This record gives sequence, C-alpha cells and structure tokens, in this order.
Amino acid sequence: MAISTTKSQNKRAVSRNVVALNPCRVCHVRELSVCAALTPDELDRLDALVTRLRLRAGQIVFQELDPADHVFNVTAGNVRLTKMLPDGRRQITGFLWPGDFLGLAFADAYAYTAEAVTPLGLCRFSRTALEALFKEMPHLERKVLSVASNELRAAQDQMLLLGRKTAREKLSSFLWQLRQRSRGRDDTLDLPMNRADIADYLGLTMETVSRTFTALAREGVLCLTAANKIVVREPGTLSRLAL
Amino acid sequence: MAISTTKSQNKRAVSRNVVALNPCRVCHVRELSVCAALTPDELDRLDALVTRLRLRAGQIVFQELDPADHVFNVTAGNVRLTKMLPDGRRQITGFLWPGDFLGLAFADAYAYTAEAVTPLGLCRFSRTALEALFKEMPHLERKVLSVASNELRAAQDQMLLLGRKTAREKLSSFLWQLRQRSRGRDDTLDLPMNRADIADYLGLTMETVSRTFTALAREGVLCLTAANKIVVREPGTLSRLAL
DNA sequence: CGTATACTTGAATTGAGTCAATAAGTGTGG
DNA sequence: CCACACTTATTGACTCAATTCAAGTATACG
Repeated sequence: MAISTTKSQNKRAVSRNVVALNPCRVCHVRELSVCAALTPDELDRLDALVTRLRLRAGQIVFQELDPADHVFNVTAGNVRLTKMLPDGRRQITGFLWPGDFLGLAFADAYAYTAEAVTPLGLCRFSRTALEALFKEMPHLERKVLSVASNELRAAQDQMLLLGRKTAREKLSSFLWQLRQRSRGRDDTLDLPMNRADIADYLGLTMETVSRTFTALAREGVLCLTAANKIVVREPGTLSRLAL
Repeated sequence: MAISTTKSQNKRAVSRNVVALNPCRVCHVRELSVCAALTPDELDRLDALVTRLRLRAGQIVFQELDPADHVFNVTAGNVRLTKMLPDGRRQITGFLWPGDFLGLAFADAYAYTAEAVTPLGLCRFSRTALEALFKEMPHLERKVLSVASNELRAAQDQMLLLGRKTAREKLSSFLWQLRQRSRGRDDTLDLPMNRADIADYLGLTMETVSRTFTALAREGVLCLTAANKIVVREPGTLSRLAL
C-alpha cells in the first residue's frame, strides 16, 4: 500500500491522523502561490477540491467569453493571456509562471484567453468551491485580493510601457522584468515564448523585436547564445534603458 | 436644532435611535460605490470613519510612491490616475467618476499619482480602519475584490487599445466608453478632461487627438459643439470603429 | 480688452510597420 | 547520419501612421 503523492482527491490523505504527504503539502510552488496563505490542515482541505491538469504547448486553458467556472494555479510551465480584435490583431496582457494564479475575474465570463506557452501543469478549482472556502478562510480571500492588487499594479506598468515607451525601452523593460523574476541564475535568461509572443506583449511586430535584439547585442548589452537564450552582459545599461 | 447633512463625524447621527440622515445615508453616489454593499446600520459605522474632502481642479490627491495610508470614494468630479517616466512622458491609466473607488493597492505605496481633473469631492478612509471593517463585514471585502476585478478587466481592455489599436480606433473606443458610462443624456458627451489628458490616456499626442476629432466630425460621425462638448451623430459607426 | 491657455491646422520628419527574401534551427524518415 | 520539409528568426528595402515643430485661431478670464 504505497502512499500516492501524485493522484488528487486521495481520501486517505485528508484523514486527520495521516502525517504523510498529500500533493498540496509537497507542492514545490506552494510558497510562491496563494496557497502560501494556508496552514497544513487547510492545504488538506484544498487538496480534496483540486483537479490536476497537464497541457501541451499551444493548448488552450480557457477562452475569452467562456463561462468563468474555474480558477487555476500554475505548477509548471508558462501561460500567455491574450485578447484579440475581430480582425486578428492580438495583445498579450501577461505571461504566467509557476506559482501564478489564473482566472481572477469575478464576472460571469473570462476577460481573456489563456494558452500554454510550454508544456503546462495546472491545479484547477471550481470557482464556487473557492468562494465557499473564502467564507471559512478569510485570510485566503485577503491573499487573493493582494494577488489582484499586484496584477493591477503590473497592468498599470504595462500601460505605461505600451503607451509611452519606444521599442528599445519596451524590450529592455521586458528583459529587465524577466531578470528580476528569475533572480538566481547569473545573467542568463531563458525565453519560453517566441518572438511573435514577445511582440504581441510589447505592442510591436516580430521584426521590430528581432531588430532590437540584434541592435542590443551589437552594442554589447546582450549576447544571444541561441534564439531563446540571452546573456545580459551589461545589466546596468539594460536597467537604464528599461527606465 | 437643524439636522446637519453635510458635516462628517456627527455623533448624533450614529446614535441608534436617530432615524434622521447621516451624510452616508443620503449620499447620492452610494448605489454606484462600494457602499452599495452596506446596510443602513453599517453605513452609520462607516460614516463615523469618513473624512470628506474638497479639491480644486489640478490638485493632487496623492502621488506615486506616497505611503498608501488611505482609500477614497469619489463623490463628485473626476480624477486622473497618472504614471510618469523620468523624462516626463506621462501615461494616464484611468479616469475616475463619481462613485468610483480610489487607492486600491494593497502595497506600502501607491502605484500611481491621482489628480483632480475637475473640482472634486472625496470621502477618505484610513486603510487600517477599512481593513478592520473587512473583518466584521466580509461582504464589504468581497465588494472591494469585485471592484479590483473590474479594474483588472478594464486595464486589460486598455492594454489591447494601447498596444494594437490605431489612433482613430483609440479615440472611438474612448468616446464609446464615455457614452456607455453616461447612459442617460441622449448622445451629448461632456469631456471633463482636456486634449492632453485624452492623448496621455490613449498613448497619442494632443495633435493627433485633435486631428482625429476633426476627421470624425468631417465624416459626420461626431459634431463638436464646443471643444469639450461632443454630439455622437452616428453611434453605429462609432461603435464599429471602436471594435 | 488684453493676455494666457487650450485647441486646431500645416509641413516635415521619423520610428516602427509591411512586404519580401534569406538564414538558422528543428524534427522526420530513409 | 544526412537530406528534406517546416517552422522560426533575421535582415533588407520601402512605406506610412503618428510625431515633431511651428504657426495660427479660438476660448476663457481677470
């Protein structure tokens, strides 16, 4: 009778005298996510509600205007959030990373489409179950409010970028943002998304993104060791360009 | 002994057997604001915490990076929320109207500057007092979360606008948005803000905004009866242009 | 009624986009 | 392991939407 650590909705794991590990307890992104607000016992409650999903790159988590029935936590991989105009012009409003919360929209329908940029791991919760949990765990609701408030701040920064920065400033800001997030590995950035995604995030074209990469590399600020691998050679210059 | 309806922190008004009106009870924007979530008794509690402020056009409510000690409700007039780059380039991330909530940022500092566009009426609450109220009135916290979620949706729409729409589409979207908000008066829009504000909201220059107004008027979509008074002549065309 | 402010219009410039051609990866099957 | 197809990224030449700079023209205000 081996202890399962990967299957969800494991009844045994929630029984009060089992010290052993339900998946939520050993979750490696817990401290990065809304779940950081929960006690071990509360995590057991949550574990009973979760459905774990795996998606391949390019698959859709949900589409704009779908009924907003679920919320998610990203456990692995990256998500892009996109909005489209009727003629196909696309804006990416954000990229998500492991630990990020997805589906925050207390409305009937999602306001954007969420797609897997890379192979993806997700924890899915029904909205109604989460809202029921809010009643018993006000600190969880507080945590979600603080997530919303952070997203709002990020959205305002992005409006400044989209409305007022040049192509070079936009790309520098983007790279600087990535560098801040992946505090750890020296100065090598891995870009999980392609040029078109970066362009649609920054309000540019793929060609302009490519040209700007080349220009920054020519000037010695960056070094492109591969299309998706970037070494920041002059962090100071990059941060100055990012404003 | 006349009943005061304008002075705040009126002890008499909160005593439980006074039927008469504390300012919150007769507030004409209550149903538009977070206060709509509160019962009359709860409004009395709130009334005891509020400071009412009047500002002149151009005055600053708070600045980016100020400690975020207060939250506000707009009771009259309009607010602009701005972010600046070091060299003075400005992005307006939103305009507020009577009933709107201001200061949503569960961080130490405000993420943007808030300025009066017109003469302004505000209700001010200390953040700590509000957060204490959350503990007793979870429906108030829920309401604030729903406000945050609406702002997030608006921010995403604005990112799509800034990143992907043309000048003509931007201005049409802006006017359409105003028309939706002021559902009521036929098709006359009053613009409280000047051309520079509109430009900084849409990621354009004043000149481009002005030229685009002229073009839309020349084509018969609009009529500019005064610089700040616009009659929408062809709402269908405008909505199509707005995408 | 003059002066400041806000808005409009014109002419010239330019940053980023479009269209088109290569180049560099990436994977597949022989 | 290589040849082929396919996708993704880069580069070049040209275009254009929006900006910049510079007058003008309303509008408001003491």
